[in-house]
Amino acid sequence: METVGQTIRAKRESLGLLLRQVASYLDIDQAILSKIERNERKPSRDNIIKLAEILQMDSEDLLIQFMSEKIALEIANEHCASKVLKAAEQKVKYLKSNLEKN
Amino acid sequence: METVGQTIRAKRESLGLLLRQVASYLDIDQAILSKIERNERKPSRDNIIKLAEILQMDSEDLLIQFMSEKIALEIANEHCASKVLKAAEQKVKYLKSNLEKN
DNA sequence: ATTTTACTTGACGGAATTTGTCAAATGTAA
DNA sequence: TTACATTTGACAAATTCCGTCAAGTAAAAT
Repeated sequence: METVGQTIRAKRESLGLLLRQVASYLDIDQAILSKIERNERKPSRDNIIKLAEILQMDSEDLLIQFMSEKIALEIANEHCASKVLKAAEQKVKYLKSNLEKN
Repeated sequence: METVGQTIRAKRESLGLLLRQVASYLDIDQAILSKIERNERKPSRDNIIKLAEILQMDSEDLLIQFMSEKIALEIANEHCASKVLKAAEQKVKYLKSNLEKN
């Protein structure tokens, strides 16, 4: 299973883009992008959006990959991880149904 | 749907315990416990464990409630929240199957 | 062989967030 | 009023996050 970093690097290389080029588009130092691609730093939401643009990817897909990875790493070491996710699903439903009302 | 804070407060009051008493058991200032119960501060993992002890609750249940609440609040405002949770489930499975191997 | 190019690494500093302490303010019941 | 429980906000210390920069590595080009 590919990490967000791996996905980004693969796409960037397949397009023949340099770290420097992509980084300047994101308006960050290439060192940071290098670290993002190797999962040493986490991209900001804005980074993800811009990355999707320049790498010609669907930004929602990339966001989903990014957020789900974050959550998975947070709880993977819990033996009750899947219970947590199921409970989270219920809560999300509940929260959303409330947002509609207000 | 009850928040962790509400659950804690309800249980504490039903046992007739004071903030001061529970807080000292957790080894934190009562002001912090007050805030935890009103969802102004987040309990640490250790807080949760000790709370379950003194409030005679199942610590796993409380941890699940705590973690799922945290995740739900993180993503509830995303329209793709449920996709994120589904993807997270896959990743957790993948990560766990790798932990077994090593 | 040395120069150029792409990328990596780690030290550093500032901003923002977190975590806890404390005392004053508020509320409430005796 | 007094006493007691809780709340609130100011504050400081500790930690985390975010980015810059320059030196280091590695590989290709000249």
